[in-house]
Amino acid sequence: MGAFDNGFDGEFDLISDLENTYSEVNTDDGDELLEGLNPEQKEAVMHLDGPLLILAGAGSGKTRVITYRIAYMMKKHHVSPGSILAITFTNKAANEMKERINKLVGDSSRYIWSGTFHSIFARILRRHAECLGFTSAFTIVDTDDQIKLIKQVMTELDIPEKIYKPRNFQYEISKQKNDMVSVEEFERSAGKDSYYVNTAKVYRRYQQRLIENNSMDFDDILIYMVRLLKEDPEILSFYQNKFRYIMVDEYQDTNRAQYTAVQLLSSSHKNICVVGDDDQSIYSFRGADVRMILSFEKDFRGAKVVKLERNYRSTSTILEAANKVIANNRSRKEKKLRTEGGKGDPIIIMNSDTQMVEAMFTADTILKLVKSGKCGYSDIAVLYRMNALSRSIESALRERGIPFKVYGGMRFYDRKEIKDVFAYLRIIADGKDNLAFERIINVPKRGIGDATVDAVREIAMNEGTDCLSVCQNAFDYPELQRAASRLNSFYALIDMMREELRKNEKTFPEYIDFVENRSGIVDDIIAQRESKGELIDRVENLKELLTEAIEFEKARRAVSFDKEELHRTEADNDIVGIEIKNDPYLEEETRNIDTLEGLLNAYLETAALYASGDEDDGSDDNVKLMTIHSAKGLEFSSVFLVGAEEGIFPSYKCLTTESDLEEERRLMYVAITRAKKNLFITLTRNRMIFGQTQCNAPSRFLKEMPPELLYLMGSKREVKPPAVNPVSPRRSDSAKAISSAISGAFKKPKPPEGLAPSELSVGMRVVHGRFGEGTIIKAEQVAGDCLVTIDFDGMKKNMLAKSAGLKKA
DNA sequence: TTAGTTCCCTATTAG
DNA sequence: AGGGAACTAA
Repeated sequence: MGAFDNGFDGEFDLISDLENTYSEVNTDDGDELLEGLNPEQKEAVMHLDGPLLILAGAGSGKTRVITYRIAYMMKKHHVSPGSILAITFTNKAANEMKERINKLVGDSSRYIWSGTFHSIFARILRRHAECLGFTSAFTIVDTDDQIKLIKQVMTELDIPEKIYKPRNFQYEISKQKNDMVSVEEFERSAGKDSYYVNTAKVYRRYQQRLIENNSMDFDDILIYMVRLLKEDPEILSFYQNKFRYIMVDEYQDTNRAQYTAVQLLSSSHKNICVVGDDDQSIYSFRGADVRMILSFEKDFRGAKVVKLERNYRSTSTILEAANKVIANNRSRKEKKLRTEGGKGDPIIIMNSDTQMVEAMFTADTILKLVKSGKCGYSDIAVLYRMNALSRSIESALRERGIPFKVYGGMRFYDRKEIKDVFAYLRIIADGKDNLAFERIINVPKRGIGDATVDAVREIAMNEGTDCLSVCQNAFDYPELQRAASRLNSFYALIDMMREELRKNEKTFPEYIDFVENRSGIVDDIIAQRESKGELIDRVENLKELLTEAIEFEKARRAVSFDKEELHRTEADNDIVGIEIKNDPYLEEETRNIDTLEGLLNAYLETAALYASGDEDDGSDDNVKLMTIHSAKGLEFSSVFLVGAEEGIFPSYKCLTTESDLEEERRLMYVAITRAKKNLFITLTRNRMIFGQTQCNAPSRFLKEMPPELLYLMGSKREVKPPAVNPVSPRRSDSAKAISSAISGAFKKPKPPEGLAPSELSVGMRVVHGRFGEGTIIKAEQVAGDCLVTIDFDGMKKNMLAKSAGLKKA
């Protein structure tokens, strides 16, 4: 208090009081972030430099720790957001994290690099694609494309599909890539075993074909990233300097290649923080290796370890059940989660006769929960082991008018019609994309069959050109004469679409609509539907793609708008003391998105890695349906776990080896610990699956839960798994008859009634089922429907009129 | 050679 | 139940 020692006397109390208040309000140096954290969480948040391992049990406030740690780094230590790399397991998790950080530190959180391994690495690879012999527009092939390529390769190599299954090769190749075994290494280790010899042949040829097509599979993204870092010291040191602080969430699900990349990136500064829980390792099927997290302390000398073992999420009942189940696993680090939460309700087990009853129970109970005011729809999740189980639940929910959203499942981008449109877009963007060519050369049917395609491919290979160019010059090749004019007009079609793209007159969704129509896909689908009476509405999916395109264009434009506003953001940031101006690595994507062409390229680049519907704007009050795998990291007030039967969960595929079974048990652990207050587990004696009714015993995991925590409903029969080996599924004809009779009554998806698309116009007041009343501010007739933008009290939403079921206000 | 039909076979989890 | 291969008709 030396400043006061020059003649003043008196109001010291007042001054020091002011001083305190003032500093609390204005210093804002990050310490306020520590309030409300427990000692271990605090320890983790405050750790800045050097390796850090956070062993975070389920519900222990992991996400909170991660977000607070990042915010603390920025506020307290003035770490530039541009030098933070945060790797999450899903894109959804990345978005959520960003949002939460944004609340803590403001807009500058946008500069944090966050996303999945795949999306972040793909982004980096696009910049340096040339170093690896690719162009920056390389395509990412999905599992479907992989299988197609492998089949082609197999015919080339005369490997009979009767004996070897393409799927097996795909699996094997993926496995090798995850372990970073190159073609050469694999060939050397293959020995004389004909299976491995053939796998090696396929591997080599497959890889070659990918390169020829300027494409990578999902595993390649990781492999090439590692190669890039290893082979180019300049690039390595650039990213080492850029990403001075690295965080990896769900570290227990990391594979060898991912581990190596992280290792390389952090090797110069060792500022690496990983978060995980060995009990929640559920991705070994795609190369995840729990040993990565178990050996972290060895890999990174002097690593600090923080254990978060206090559960803030669940009732003690739920937690106790989870603990008891997981305790049956032999290979794990001994630990136990504690909670101060109350006992809560017992876990309700519902054993029913058919899956219809199971679904009705689920739907009715959801209705009861919501009506009683216990929770809203969005606090409820229905989880299952297999996507196939969602069907019956969906119909029951639909019947009762319960709003819901299905996550994952048949991924949006995996649907045939969507992939077809994408193939058109891909070949428009890049004529060398032979995979896209082969996909749509005869979609819709235009009289070009396998034989012609084979001939075209042959010519293209011999001439060292691409298939589309062969079409352009089809008349030059005598062997193509029969189909020459058809091939040529296909080229003309694509050329016309390119011309339209270059004109740059349409908006992005308009252009997609143009491609959907001109390609003939829309008409083809309508014709098919009329002739075969298809169940799913594929046209609806195509329209959904248009909605996506609107969102995409909007988001992109928003980014470029933000850039103009940058100076203001910087000023804002100075207030909280985050210096971003001087960070040479601070950057945002600078792709040209002012033209239609630029937008298309940007769209194609991101689409493959984003499962549509991944992002959830949170405003929708609906029940969430998803697999247990995709529920990882999420929590819900009430959870319904359906299909708790032997053969389903644990999956029949995982019954043979102990390690597979332990992974299933970890899955069960994850499922249970998603619930905060109420957990319902349902099972049914007769389940119709894969077109057959099977009769399964209750899941063995149920027996591992303490009976006093359970409340059994439905069947009088005890919940008791088989004594020894699981009984193989039996067919039951009477049950089959009954369930199919009921399922007939169940199948009636009712499209919402509402205003016809043509009746809508700008300025009109309409009512939406969930958002209430709003004004149409934009209306665009598209593909027999109307794309409308509606302003609901300031909240703007894009939707398609037909599926939205709008009514006149 | 292509398109339409039938028949057969095979089924997790995901970026 | 659904997709793909094999078969058949044009």
